[in-house]
Amino acid sequence: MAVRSEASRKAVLQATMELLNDTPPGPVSLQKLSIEGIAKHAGVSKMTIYRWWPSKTAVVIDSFLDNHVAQTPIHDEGPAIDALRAHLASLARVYSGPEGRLIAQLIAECQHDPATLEEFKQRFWKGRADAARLLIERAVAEGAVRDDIDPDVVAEMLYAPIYFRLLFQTGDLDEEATDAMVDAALKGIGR
Amino acid sequence: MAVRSEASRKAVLQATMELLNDTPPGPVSLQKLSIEGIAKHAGVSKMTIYRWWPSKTAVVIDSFLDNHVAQTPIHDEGPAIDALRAHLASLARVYSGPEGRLIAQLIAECQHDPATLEEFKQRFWKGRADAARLLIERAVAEGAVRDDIDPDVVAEMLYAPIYFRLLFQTGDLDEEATDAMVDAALKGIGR
Amino acid sequence: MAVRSEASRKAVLQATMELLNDTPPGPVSLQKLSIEGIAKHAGVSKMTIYRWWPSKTAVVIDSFLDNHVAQTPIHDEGPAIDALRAHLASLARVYSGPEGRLIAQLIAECQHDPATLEEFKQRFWKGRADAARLLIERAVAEGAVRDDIDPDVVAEMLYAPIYFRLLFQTGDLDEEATDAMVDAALKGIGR
Amino acid sequence: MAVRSEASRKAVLQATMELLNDTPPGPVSLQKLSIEGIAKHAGVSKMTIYRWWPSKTAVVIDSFLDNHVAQTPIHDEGPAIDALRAHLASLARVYSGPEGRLIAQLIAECQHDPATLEEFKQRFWKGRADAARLLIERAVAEGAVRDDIDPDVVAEMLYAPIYFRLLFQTGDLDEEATDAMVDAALKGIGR
DNA sequence: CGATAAACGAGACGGTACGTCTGGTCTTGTG
DNA sequence: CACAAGACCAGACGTACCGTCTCGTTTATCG
Repeated sequence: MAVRSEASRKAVLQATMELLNDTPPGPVSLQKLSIEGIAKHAGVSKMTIYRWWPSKTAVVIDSFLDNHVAQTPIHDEGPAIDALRAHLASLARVYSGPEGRLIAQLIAECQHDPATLEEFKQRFWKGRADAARLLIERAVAEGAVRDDIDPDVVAEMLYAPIYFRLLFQTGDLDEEATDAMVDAALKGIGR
Repeated sequence: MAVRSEASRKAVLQATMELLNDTPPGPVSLQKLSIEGIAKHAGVSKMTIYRWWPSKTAVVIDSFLDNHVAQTPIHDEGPAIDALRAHLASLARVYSGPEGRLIAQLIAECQHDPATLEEFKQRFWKGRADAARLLIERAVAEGAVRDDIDPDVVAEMLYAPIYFRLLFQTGDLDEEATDAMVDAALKGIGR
Repeated sequence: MAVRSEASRKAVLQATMELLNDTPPGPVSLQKLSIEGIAKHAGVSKMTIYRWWPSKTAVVIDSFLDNHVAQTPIHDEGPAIDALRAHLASLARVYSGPEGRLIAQLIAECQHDPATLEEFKQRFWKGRADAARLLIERAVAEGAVRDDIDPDVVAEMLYAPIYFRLLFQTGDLDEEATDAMVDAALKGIGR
Repeated sequence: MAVRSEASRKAVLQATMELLNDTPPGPVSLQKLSIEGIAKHAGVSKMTIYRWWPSKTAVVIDSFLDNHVAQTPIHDEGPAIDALRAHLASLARVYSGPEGRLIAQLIAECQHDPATLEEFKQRFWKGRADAARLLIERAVAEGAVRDDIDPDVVAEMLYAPIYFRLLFQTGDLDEEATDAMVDAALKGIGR
């Protein structure tokens, strides 16, 4: 008996979002977000957070990711290639704003904790990877994409440059950029 | 007068490397490396470190990056495409070991400090990007690569998937993988 | 309307005694005894303890004191002075063991809660003080003790040094010591 | 090098005194005094306190005891017995106020830490015990006190009742009371 | 050759946050 | 409806580092 308090859970998730969104001056910073701060802002005991989440990053994932994934859906209408283009463009749009910095920092946090990386991939990546694979297979069926390349490699070719730019900030992230990437990937760089 | 002590500088860099390499049990962790720890291990005052480096990450970059870049050189013999393949393969080899984890964590650290990211890009990325651009231009001249695609986009297509796998750990990083990526990029995924 | 559970009450008292007696290595420690621990060991809810006892110390008093008082009875046979000597010696014997440390810590706990001190005095001190007063009055009647001193002062002169040594650990607590104290008190220190 | 900051030391000691004296509503409470609280009130880092004092009690002893000992000096003029009476009366006076409660709680704290008890005895007890012994020996020489009783036992007879009343609160602590104790001790209770 | 000024080791300092713990209250469901 | 179970808020614990700041003490030019 004695059961998890839904009120506390929500207070924590909401406080986390608020701290991430409202607090600047500087841009969002996952690093200066502290469990102590979340607890205080949420009016919740630290113990309650430690009891239910293994790490600060886990709290952020819970607070943020589902919401984020919903913001960049993969639609299924029209030619598969167009759906892919649209999805990549929506990713680029979101990633070029403050949410992009947050995602980047989330990926950063995962680099020193394999368990968190795993959860991140499950929550953030898996659903989209599956959808993308279906889309790619449909693109193959539609005759837009070659059938002699591993769909995972195809997905990587399309998505990797976006995360590359997100993390290294080596170029703009907008629809123009993603379209150029898709064009190049489609026709190939070889002669 | 009084001039920077070379002995201290070396002691710091070496202590950093030792702490990064020797201390596990667990894998390398940039996160639990502390300036306090480096100072103690190097027999150096904290002030000395703060005087000469702006951040822990800067110390690590100094300790490690040149050495690393030297380990994955870009050679210039033979067909440009083969040189690129070789370089990508050598990157993959190094990144699949503990040094890869360290690079990943270095990239992670850069996500909450633009200045450090800039330095990282200068020291880590720039030389190679320039070399890669030359190589790509040579590949174009050799007729192996199309001339109607921005060489920077070409570079991104070739390199991004490697960092993607390094950071997300979604697949092996070996010569087989990089070759498959290059093949796909060359011939394109479109039909 | 539902009545206090005798089973719970006993379980609490017994668990308390067991924790106080069994748990060392170190000597008995009232301080590391916690209500949480008692509840767990007794298979009882914390609430049940809080409902029926005002403090940890109260539980200990209930668990322990009657038992202890019974261990150091005041007998009434023979000359009153001899009965007093015997009682003081029995106190010294008990107080030089682990039970003595526990009593000392109980006295300590009482120093930040007047209500508990009051209860402690009622349960621990009152009966004995009354008996001692009777004995002293008998000793006066027997001609062994002067009749021009307040019996409470006499009692204090005899008992205080024992508690002094118990708390300050400034000397042995044995029959020899108590006898010397009684001798000195009887004949006086003045010339 | 790097030397202890006298300012911090004083800030800690003074903050401790202030918290002990000023803050109630309730009476002084050593128990709810926390190192965290002292640090905050003193504008000092917790580490600074942990660096220089082994425990909360040690801070209190440092803050308070010397001052207290100075308040209840043993003077050396006139007949030794009168000096003893005066000292006991001054103890009684101080102990019947809030400082008495604090001393009582300090004694209480010592009951679960032998090392602290030892320090307490050194700082609080030793000087006075030595002085009292000299006084008693002078009283013997002056012919006021018998020479066939161990001076330590004499000291105990005189001091123990005061601490007894301090801790058990079984009677007033004033000059009248201490005089009565001394009278009784001098002439003895035996007939 | 000193003088002198910077760089140095040592480490104390005010802070922030960590992750753990306990105390006392509140909540939920069972017997 | 008293109880067990245990979640909850509160906040202290002791630790680890942070980045800043003296301290004396080298050291290496330069007057």
